[in-house]
Amino acid sequence: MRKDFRFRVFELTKRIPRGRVSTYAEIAAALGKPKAARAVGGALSKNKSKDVPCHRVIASDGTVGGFNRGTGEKIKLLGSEGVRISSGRVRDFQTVRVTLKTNI
DNA sequence: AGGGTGACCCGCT
DNA sequence: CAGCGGGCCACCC
Repeated sequence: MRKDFRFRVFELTKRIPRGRVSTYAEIAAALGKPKAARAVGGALSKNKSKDVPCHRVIASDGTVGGFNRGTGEKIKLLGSEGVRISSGRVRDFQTVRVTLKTNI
C-alpha cells in the first residue's frame, strides 16, 4: 500500500459527484479489499474534513447507514442534492449509484 | 502487544 | 419484512 487505508478512502470519496452516491462495500472493493467495508465505515466516521462528502456513502442494500452528525442530517444533505430518500432508504438507488476506480 | 469497537455485509430463519 | 449470527478489517486504547 503506498498510502494509508484511511487516506485512500477519503480520496475516493471526494470523487463522488454531487447528487450521486456510492457504498461502503463499493469503496472497499475499489481499494482492492472487498471485505473491508466495515473498515471503510470506521474511516469515514472519523472524518472531520468538510471536503470529504462522506454523506454520499451509503450501505450496499440502499439504506442510508450511519453518520457522525446523525442520520437525519445525512438524509437532509442528500435531499438537498436531489437524492430522494424514503423510509431511510434511497430511491432509485441503482440509478444514482456510481462506480469508482482507484488511481492511488 | 492484544483485544475491543464500529457509519458493514451476507446468508439463513 | 425483521432478527440473528458469523466473518472481515483498520483503528484506538
